[in-house]
Amino acid sequence: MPSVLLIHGPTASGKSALALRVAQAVGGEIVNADALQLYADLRALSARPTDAEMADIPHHLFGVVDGADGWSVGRWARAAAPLLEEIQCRGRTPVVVGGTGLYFKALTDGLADIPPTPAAVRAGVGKTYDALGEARFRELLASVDPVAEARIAPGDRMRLSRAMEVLEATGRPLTAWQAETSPALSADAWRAVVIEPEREALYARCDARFDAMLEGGALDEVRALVARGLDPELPVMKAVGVRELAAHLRGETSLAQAAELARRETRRYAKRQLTWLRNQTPDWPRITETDPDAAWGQFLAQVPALTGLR
RNA sequence: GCCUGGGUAGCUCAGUUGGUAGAGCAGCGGAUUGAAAAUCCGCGUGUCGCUGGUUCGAUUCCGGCCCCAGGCA
Repeated sequence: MPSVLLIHGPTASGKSALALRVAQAVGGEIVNADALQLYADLRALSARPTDAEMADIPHHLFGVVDGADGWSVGRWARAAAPLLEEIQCRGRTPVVVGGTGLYFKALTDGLADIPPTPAAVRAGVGKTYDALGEARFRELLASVDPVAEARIAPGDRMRLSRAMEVLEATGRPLTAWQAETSPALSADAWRAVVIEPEREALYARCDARFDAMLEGGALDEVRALVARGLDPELPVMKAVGVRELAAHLRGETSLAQAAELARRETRRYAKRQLTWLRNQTPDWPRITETDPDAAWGQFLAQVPALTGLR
């Protein structure tokens, strides 16, 4: 049977609970596809499963990266691909679960095989951007990779810089690399479901969950993270709630204000995820229930063939 | 009960010397190929409290009523 199961959904949609049931039912092992649950520094704030929750079923790529290391999609994909193979070799089913759409896309659609770019090149490109400003930087990019320049939206410094960075580091345009992309998993090697709850219900869960995170020690977690004095540009530092709680720890806002802002950011994040799901994975079967039993029921009803279960 | 101020977008408000209205925040839609919990683009969503009157035309002017805040009793 062993095909790879993908469970994708917005934050607070009940993915972890469903993944656990699925893994138990099919003899699976859970693989994290969430950009922030990777980091050891964030447990409560990234809603990473607890040791107790991970006790019965093998879990992979949860909390295994130090916050000082910023992982990228490519880094994740290079870790995940052999892992999926290894799990299947053991006769078990990988259950990939997470909220990071791009990670799933790397699996199903592939990621261009671009070598890592040196940090110095990236820093240099950043300086160039600052020196030239967007308009002139775009002209420069257009002269070397017009395809990339044309399709990057106004103001999107990150993508403009990335395109230039790849060209400088590899001597080939980003779009040339991307044109050669092939999927990591063949089309018949995976089956996917999306949890897409009704919006109001999802937002209510986002709000409730942030409060639960606070009770679960999120504030201490952020205190410890801030004490490390890491580069604010690192992914860990950009997790929803870090900035807000750090501001509170500095005495700039009340805890109530920080929590309100963080809840709002969580809802916005969930909204962006819903947009992704709606438009990037329209063909993946939907689960709309967030309650574990109901979600499991829907999973069985909608995708029995996918697991071989009845 | 009387006086004054105010009722305009989800919220806080601006505005129309009469031609059915616009800011901020919130919200919504979209993009997404190594920072993706990132980054970026787009969009006012409205019985202008209700009801009569004047007017070609009323959210705007006039009357009545309702509600809120403050003051006087």
